[in-house]
Amino acid sequence: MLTTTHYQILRHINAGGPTTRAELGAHVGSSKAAMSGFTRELLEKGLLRETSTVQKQGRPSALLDLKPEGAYFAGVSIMSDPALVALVDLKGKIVARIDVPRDTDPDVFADHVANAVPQLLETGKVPGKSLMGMGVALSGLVDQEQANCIKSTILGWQDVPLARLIGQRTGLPTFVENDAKSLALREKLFGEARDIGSFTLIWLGKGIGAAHFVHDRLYRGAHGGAGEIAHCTVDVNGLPCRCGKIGCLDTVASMIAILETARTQGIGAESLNDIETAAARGSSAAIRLLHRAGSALGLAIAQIIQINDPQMVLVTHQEQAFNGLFAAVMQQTIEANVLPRLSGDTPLRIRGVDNDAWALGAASVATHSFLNGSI
Amino acid sequence: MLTTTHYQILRHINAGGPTTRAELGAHVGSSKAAMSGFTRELLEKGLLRETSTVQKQGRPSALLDLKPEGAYFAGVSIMSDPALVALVDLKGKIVARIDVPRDTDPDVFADHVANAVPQLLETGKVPGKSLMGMGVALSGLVDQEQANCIKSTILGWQDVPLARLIGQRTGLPTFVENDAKSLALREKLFGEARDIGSFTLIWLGKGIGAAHFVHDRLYRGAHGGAGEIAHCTVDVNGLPCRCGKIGCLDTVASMIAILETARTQGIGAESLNDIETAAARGSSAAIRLLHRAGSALGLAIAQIIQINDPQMVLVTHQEQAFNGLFAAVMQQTIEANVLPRLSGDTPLRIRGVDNDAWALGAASVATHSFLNGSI
DNA sequence: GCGACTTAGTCTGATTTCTGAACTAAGTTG
DNA sequence: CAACTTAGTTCAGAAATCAGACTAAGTCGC
Repeated sequence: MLTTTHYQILRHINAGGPTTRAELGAHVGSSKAAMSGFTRELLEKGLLRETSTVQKQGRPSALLDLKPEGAYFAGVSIMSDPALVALVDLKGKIVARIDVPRDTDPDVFADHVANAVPQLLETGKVPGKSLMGMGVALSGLVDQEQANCIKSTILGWQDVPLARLIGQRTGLPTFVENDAKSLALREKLFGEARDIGSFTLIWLGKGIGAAHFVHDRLYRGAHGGAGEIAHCTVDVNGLPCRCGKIGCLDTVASMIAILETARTQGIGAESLNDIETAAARGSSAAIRLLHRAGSALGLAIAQIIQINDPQMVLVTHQEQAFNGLFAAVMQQTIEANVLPRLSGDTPLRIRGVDNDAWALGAASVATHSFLNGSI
Repeated sequence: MLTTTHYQILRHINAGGPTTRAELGAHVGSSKAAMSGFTRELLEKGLLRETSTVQKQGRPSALLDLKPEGAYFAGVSIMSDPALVALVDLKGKIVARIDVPRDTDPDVFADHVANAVPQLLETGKVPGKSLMGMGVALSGLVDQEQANCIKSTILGWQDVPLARLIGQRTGLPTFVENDAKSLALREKLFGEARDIGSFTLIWLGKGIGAAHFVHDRLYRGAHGGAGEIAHCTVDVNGLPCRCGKIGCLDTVASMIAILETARTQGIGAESLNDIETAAARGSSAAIRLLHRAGSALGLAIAQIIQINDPQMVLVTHQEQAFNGLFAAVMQQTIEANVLPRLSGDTPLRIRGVDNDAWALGAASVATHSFLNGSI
C-alpha cells in the first residue's frame, strides 16, 4: 500500500518536525512532482496534515506534520505493579490509560491486556481500526523476533511467547521489548534523541540496562543481549553476583544492590533519596556507599564511551534524588576514565522517567515498526 | 550510471559468493525480467561474469560472480616501514606491490605514493581506467570524512589532509582509514566476516585498536573514535598512561608496553615469542607479565562482548607466538567476565596478519566505497 | 496599490522503469 | 525420446517518475 518512500517521509517528519514538500523531496531524492503525489496520498490516508505555513519570499510553503489521529498504538508496561496499558497517538501523546493486574500467569495477564483494549479505545474516543499495533515493555531478555520473553527474573518468566498470547486475543501486531531498549525507542521517536543517529541509553532501576542506537537503528545484538551491562565487570576483586561471576556492575550500582547495602550498613533507607539525605547529614557509610555505586556506574559508562563513541549518553532513572552525590561521583568517574577529547564531546544527559514513560516506550516499539513499514 | 540495485547485487555476490539470477531477484525484491536487465548491464560493464552452472532439475542456472578484472583498487599501508602500496582486484587479490619510503613529510610521502601508481599498473598489467580508487591505512585517528589524519603519534602527524594530498596527485578518489577499521573492512569484504552483520575486530600491535561492524556497516563513532579501546580503563589502580589517565589498556597490553615491561623486568625479549619462551622456561617475571597483559586484554574484550553482544570477535595480531600463555589467559579472562550464555555463543577467532593484509585492508576501504556506490 | 518578482506546489505529456506472461533454452526423468 | 522442469530472455503493457509549463500566494519597490 505505502511504499518505502512514504515511510521515509513519515520518519523524516517525525525526526525533524514539520517540513515542506520541497525539503522532503531533497531528502528522499525525488522530484517535486513525485513528492506532490506521495504527500497527497499520506494526507488522504490521514497520516499527515498541513499545519502552518512559513514565509520567506515568494509563495509561502505549507508545513507538513504527522497527524496525531492518523494512527494509534497501545503500550503495555510491565515495569510497574499494577501494569499500565496506554493508548498513544502517532505523535506520542498518551490519550488513555488503564491499570491492569500484573498477573504472573502469562495467559491470565494476556487476558487482562486484551480486555483493556476496548476500554482504552472508548475512553480515548478512538475508532478500533486506527489502532495499528501494540508493544510490551518488560524487564528481561527478549528474543530476536521481539516476540518471546526469554527470561525475566522479576516476572519469573522463561520462554513465554507473550506477543503471540496477546496478539491472538487482540488481533493486533504485537511486539515485546526489553526495558532499556523500549525506553531508547521512546527517546528516538519522541524524546531527546530524535535527531541523533547513534546514542546509548542507560537505565538505572532495580537492575541496570542499556540500549544502543547505531546509524539510526536500534542495535539489539547478536543474541538480543546488546546493552546488558548489568554484568559488566567493574571490580575484579568484587562481590559474587547471582549470575556466577565476580564484581558485576549489578552487585554494586543497581538500586536493589544499593538499598540492600544500605540495609546491611544500618542506613535506614527506602530510596536513593534517603541515602543522599544521610550522606548530606554526614553519614560516612552513606557517603561510602554512594561513592562506590556512583563510581561503578561511571566506570561502566566510561567503557561504553571509549568503546562505542556515541553521540550522546542518556542516563534514565526513577529516583527523586538523582542530582546528589551519586550523580556527581558518576560524572567525575566518567570524566576520569574517558579520553578528555572524547568526554568533552560526548554530552551526558540525565532524566527521570515515570510510569507513563514506560507505557509510551512500550507503544514506541509498535510505532517504530509502523514507521518502518513492518506492520 | 549504476543504480542502487546494481550495487546491492554486487555486494550480495561479494558477501555470499556466486549466485543465480533467480536468487538475486528474490534478494533485491524485483522480477526475473528486471534482474535479467541489471545483470546484463553489469556483465557488459565487466563487473560480473558467469562462472559455472548448477544443476538441480530443469535448465541449469548460471552462477554470477564478481569479475576480478572488473575494477582495481590501490591500498597504501603505512603500518610498516617502508610503506607498502598494493594493487588489488575486485575480488581482493593482490596483483602487484611496491615498497615506498615512509617519509614523515606528508607531501613527500604523497609524491612517493603517486609515483608508485603507474609502476603498479604496469606490473599488474592493469589499464589505468580500471583503477577506481585508493585507500590508505594508518595508525591514528581519522576524521569522519575519511579524508584527514587527525592525529597519528607514530607518524608524528596532526591534521594532515592526506586524502587530498594523494588524490590531487593521482586523480583518484582517495580515502584514509584507521588501522583496525581498515582491517575490519578487509574481513568484511574478503575475509571471515563476509556474511556476518555485526562483529568486532581487535587489533593488537604496537598499540591496541578495535573496530565494530553493526548491521553490515562499519560504525565509526560520533567522532571517529569507536573502537579506540586502548584507553579503556582496565585497572583503576594502574599505571599512568601518556594520555593522562590511569590504568589504560594501552599501558599493560600493547606490544610496546609488553616489551617495555619485559625490558625493565630484565627479560631479554625482542618479541612476544621471546617472552613466551621465557615463560615456558619458568621465568616467573615473564609469566607474571603475560598474565597481566593477557588478562587486561581479555577483560577489555569481555566488556565489549557484554556491552555490544557481537556475533563474533576477531583478534588480529602480528606475532609468531600468539598461541601461548598470553592467548590462554586472555581467553580465560573473557570467559570469566562474560555471562556464560553469551560467552558460549560468541565465537572468538584469532588470526595473524602480515604486511599484505594491511595493504589489502587499505584497498578495502576504497573497494567498500565502490560497492556502496560512493565512488 | 499595483506591477514585478520570487518561490511553493500542481498538472501533464513524455520517458523511464518494471512487471507478467509468453517464449526459448537446457537440462533431467522414465 | 517424449514429457517434464526450471532458468533465463523478450516484449508489450502498466506503473512510476520526471522536466517543464503552469497556477498560487505571497513580498518588494516605487
